[in-house]
Parts: sequence; C-alpha cells; structure tokens
Amino acid sequence: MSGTRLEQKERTRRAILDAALALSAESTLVALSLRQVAKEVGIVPTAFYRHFPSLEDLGLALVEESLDTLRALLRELRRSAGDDFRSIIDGSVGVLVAQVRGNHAHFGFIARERFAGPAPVRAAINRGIEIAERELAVDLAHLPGTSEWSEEDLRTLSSLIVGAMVTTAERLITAGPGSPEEKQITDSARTQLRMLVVGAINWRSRP
Amino acid sequence: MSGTRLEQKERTRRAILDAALALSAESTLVALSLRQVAKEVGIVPTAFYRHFPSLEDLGLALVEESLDTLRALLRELRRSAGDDFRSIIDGSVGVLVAQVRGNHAHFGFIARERFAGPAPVRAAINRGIEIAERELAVDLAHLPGTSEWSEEDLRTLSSLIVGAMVTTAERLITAGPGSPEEKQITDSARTQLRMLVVGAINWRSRP
DNA sequence: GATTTGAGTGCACGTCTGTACACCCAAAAC
DNA sequence: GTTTTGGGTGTACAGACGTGCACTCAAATC
Repeated sequence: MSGTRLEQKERTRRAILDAALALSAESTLVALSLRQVAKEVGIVPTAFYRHFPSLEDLGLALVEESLDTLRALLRELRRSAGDDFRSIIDGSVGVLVAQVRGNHAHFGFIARERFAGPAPVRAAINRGIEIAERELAVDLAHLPGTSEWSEEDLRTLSSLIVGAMVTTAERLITAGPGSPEEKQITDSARTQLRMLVVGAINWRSRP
Repeated sequence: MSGTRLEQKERTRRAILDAALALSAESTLVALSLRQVAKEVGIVPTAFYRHFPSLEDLGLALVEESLDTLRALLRELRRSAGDDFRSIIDGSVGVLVAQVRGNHAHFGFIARERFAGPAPVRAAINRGIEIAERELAVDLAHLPGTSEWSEEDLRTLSSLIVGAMVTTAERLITAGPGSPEEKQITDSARTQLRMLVVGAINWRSRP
C-alpha cells in the first residue's frame, strides 16, 4: 500500500500532524514528546526528523493549519450573511456550531494554546484573532446605522462579538459533540448576539 | 532564621507554591517537573513529598489559591459598586485592572489552565467562573429595569459581562504590567461595558 | 541495468524524570 | 535529660527523553 515516494511522505507527515493533534488534545503542546508522537504514528523516533526539524516546528505547522480552519470559518460566516439582523444572527450561530463541530480538533487546539502554548504559537493565534476582529469591524461599517461610528467604537463592538463567538466555541468544545448542553449553548449564543445588536442599534442615538 | 517548626514548614510550603506559580508562568502546569520546583525552592527533590503527595496535589492547591483571588475580585467589585451605571462601569473596570495588576500570577494561572490544565483543574476553574456568572445574574436582577426579565436573559447578560471581563483580564495579562497598551485596554473595556448596558436597557423594550 | 536518493531502522549516548530507602539532627514532647 | 517526631539530605535505580550515527532497501533517476 502506497503510491509515489512523495505521496507516501505526505501521508506520514499528515499522520504525524494528526497524532500530535490527538495527543495534545489530552493535555498541551508543551507536554508532547517526540517519542510519543513517533510511537502513535508507528515510526521510529529518529524518523520524525525527516519531516520536521524539531517539535517546535511541528507546533507551528499545527497553528498554521488551525488558523486556516479559523479563516475558513470567517469566510463562511461572511458568505452566508443574510439581510436582516435576525437571519444574520441565526445564520452565524448555525455556521459557528457546524464549523466547530466539524473541526473541533483545530478549535480545541486554538483554545488550549492561545494562553498555554509556546510564545510563538501564542503570538500567531492572537494575531489571527486580532485580524478577525479587524475584518469584522470593516464588515460592521457597511451595515446600516453605523455610518457615523468612530473607528474605535467599531473595533469595540467587533471585539465584543468576536469575544462572544470565541467563548461560545470554547463552550461547545468543552461540552463535546452532540451533548445535551449543545442546544442551550447555541440558544445562549443567539441571545447574546441579539443583545449586542440591540446595544449597537441604540449606541450614540442615546447619550 | 526560623521560628517554630510549623512556621518553617509553612514557609517552605509557600516557597514551593510560589516557585510552581513562577515556573508554570513560563509554560504550563503540565510541563512542570517536581525536580525543577525543588531546585527553584532550594530543597532536595524528595523533600517535596513532605508537603504534597504529588505534583497533581500541588496543582490543585494552586487552583484553590487562584480561585480565592478571583472570589476576592468579585467581592471587591460588589463592595465598590456605585449608584448610576456610569460610575458602576468606571469603578468596575478600575477594580478589575487593579486586582489583575496586583495578582497577575493567579489570573495568569487561571487563563492558562482553564483549557490547557489537567481535567480536575479545568473543572474547578470553569466551576468558579460559572459561579461568578450566577452571582452576577442575582446582582443584575436587583438593578432597575430588569424586573420582568427572564432568568435566562439575566444569565445571558451576565455571561456576556463576565466574558468581557475575562477577555479584558487576559488582555491585561498578555500586555504585561505598566505597558502602553494598558490604557487602550481599559478604555476598550469601559466602552464594551457601556455598550452592553445600552443593549440591556433597550432589551425587551423594543421587539 | 546501474546509480543515486531519501524515508525509515536500530543502536548508543548522556540527561532528566519520579520515587524508594536509609539516614541526619534540631525542635517538640515527655 | 531522654525520647520521639518530622523536615530535609544523599544515594540509587529504572524508565523516558532528545538526538547523533551508521545502516537498509525500494523508489527515482540516469
């Protein structure tokens, strides 16, 4: 069982990434050992070096992959946006739940390593989240009613929304797929976004 | 240098806790070794067992301590609450910044271990945060304008506020004490809370 | 068909880990 | 003054760790 040499190599590389993702889910990236990963994959420890110069590079590859998944979520959110606030909110929560469900290894990785990971990993994740906030702020500026908002207020609202999304994602991960709490979490997320929208609509129209 | 035997024991115990807190700040609790801690404290590895049965028990002691600090923050927030919304918000953000500043080892610990820590540690932290949300919901129910809110809506608003607070605390920790971002973070936190309050005030008064 | 390449092997090493055990000696108890 | 207690020491061991090095042998290249 195999194809060309490059295909085989790519397959082992994937196996390493998957094994690292699975093993780090039971604790953290920093608690990962090269030998553990190698054993899980089914190769000898030193073979690891054929794919990554060090464990740290493995970690960075995992961040990159996880951030790709995060960016895919953002793209999907933007793509599925409806017209009125209610459909935007319901749609967004649905998309969020679906994406977290389908990629909970990646989202779990981000949640765990955001504060506990090695410094470069933490930095990359926070950069990713900040970019998400900035992009959302731009989107928000195109919505009705935000025309005379300050740059700063847009960022603040965006940060609130992203924060609520992140918290919801973390809750979904903690609760586990198909758990009884899931419905309650999505309901709560919907209400949270509605409250935020109500706050936004009335912002600056009252003192 | 020493007093009674119990005093001396307590002093070493504290030294172990402080060393573990300091060392785990550079990575995670799970990446901590008994020998590292012992070396940092200045005792021989096996002496560790005179104070804790295992590293896991050390971890649990640290969680307990950190959650105490969190509870102190909540108490202080409630104690300092003013009359009108503006003073409540400004006061709360001030208290939050001061407490995080004065105990960033504990708050940093909570942020890191909330998702990356060992299962019992994660559970304890999430329980602590949930209790904070519930208590805040009770406080909110006593505020003017929330008389006919449902239990569920109160919890949702409470969860939004706590979420914003947690995010702010995490930002303060990441930014570091006395950093230039600090002012921006506190300003942003104030605006966030104001937006949340505006949302709350207008909740259910519009459809 | 002969040669080169490179993913995976196997062994060896020095270092770090948790922890068992016998020990010391000053404070506490008698 | 004698005995007991208990925090801290020192040695020792087995296991896991990262990594260097010489190796195999099938796929790729010529």
